[in-house]
Amino acid sequence: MRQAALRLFAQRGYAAVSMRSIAAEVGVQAGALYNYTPDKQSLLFDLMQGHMTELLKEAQSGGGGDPLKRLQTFVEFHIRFHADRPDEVFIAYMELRNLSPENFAHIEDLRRRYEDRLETILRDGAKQGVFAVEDTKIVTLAIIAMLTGVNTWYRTGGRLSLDQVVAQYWDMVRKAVGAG
Amino acid sequence: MRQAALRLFAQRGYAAVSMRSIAAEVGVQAGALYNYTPDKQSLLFDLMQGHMTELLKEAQSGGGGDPLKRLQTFVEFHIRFHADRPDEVFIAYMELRNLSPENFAHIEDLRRRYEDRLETILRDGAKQGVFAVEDTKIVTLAIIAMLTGVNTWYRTGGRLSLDQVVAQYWDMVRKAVGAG
DNA sequence: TAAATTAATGAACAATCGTTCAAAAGCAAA
DNA sequence: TTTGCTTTTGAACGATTGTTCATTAATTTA
Repeated sequence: MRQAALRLFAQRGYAAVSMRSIAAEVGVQAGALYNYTPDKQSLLFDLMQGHMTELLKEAQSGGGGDPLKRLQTFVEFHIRFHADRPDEVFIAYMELRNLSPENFAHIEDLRRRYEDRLETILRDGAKQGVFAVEDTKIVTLAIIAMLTGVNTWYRTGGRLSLDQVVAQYWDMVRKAVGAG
Repeated sequence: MRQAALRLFAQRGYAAVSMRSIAAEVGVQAGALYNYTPDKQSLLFDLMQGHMTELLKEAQSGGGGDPLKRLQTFVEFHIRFHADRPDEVFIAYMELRNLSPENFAHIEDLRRRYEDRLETILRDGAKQGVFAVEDTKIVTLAIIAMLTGVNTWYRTGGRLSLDQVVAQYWDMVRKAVGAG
């Protein structure tokens, strides 16, 4: 059921998806959904929270090495993680405004914590003189926006393999932070 | 009325905005709106088309000079144009799926033409050996995603002036294309 | 098999949706 | 003031929304 909701939300948008359409996708009547979720809002929130929590958990792993190596690990991880979950990513970016204020604050907190991972790498690298970045906050947001943008065009089986995409983006990021 | 629809669509999303709520914002009854638009869909499409057409028109102007200078002009133009129109930009990126197939195709065509502007600059620069870019298509999309990302956090009166933002992003773009 | 628990149905609810349209109101020209 | 035109109203339409709940069905426990 969460799978069905995920796909429909990503495809048509939260507001445009009815509980009945989710139920139809599952092969069940609308009333039955309420055995598994208290309401539609929780359904959206759970999907987002699950996604962001997994993102944070998986981002934990690649922690070792010098700043340059850590940055490379981050870039590769971000692209691959997001390319693997196009629907979750789409929802996490597009449906924020459909969250209740408390739910929104919680998701935003998770996002900020993820951004902090990258900013820490950049700050460490700047301190060590490996990166030439003036404002780590801006560079953090710029890199994440650039990497997440892959999801708007990348499709499996397209012109480029994911390996090639990763290589190209790493090349750009590396240059952009002045670690040529 | 278009102003009211614009703000509401950006704030709550196309599907979550009723014709009645737009009418209330204008100070009129819902039926009166149909003297100015045939339906809700056209309202969305007109807003998007107007935005994209203006984007293309204004992007026309900064055409002269060598590739590096043209790239700088493009970066500055993109950031300023988008920072000036947060609602339009938001809608143009978020409400594509709420367009009818024909309307969607038309907007996508305009977007592609805008991306072509940047790609032409990059190709020219690569040909002349000024830029070190392997795949101009990817670099185009990466740069645009990065620049458009400014809209997710930039607010007038924030920590940084728009001049500073432009300078920082130009610095990153310049380095990323290998024109250090 | 019988009893108990869990899950799904299908109808019903009040509310809201986009859109239409005859009637009323507003306004300009005569 | 009367005529003609444009704009707005307000009710109505059929459809759809999220959610509830008594009833039925299915499954597990005894």
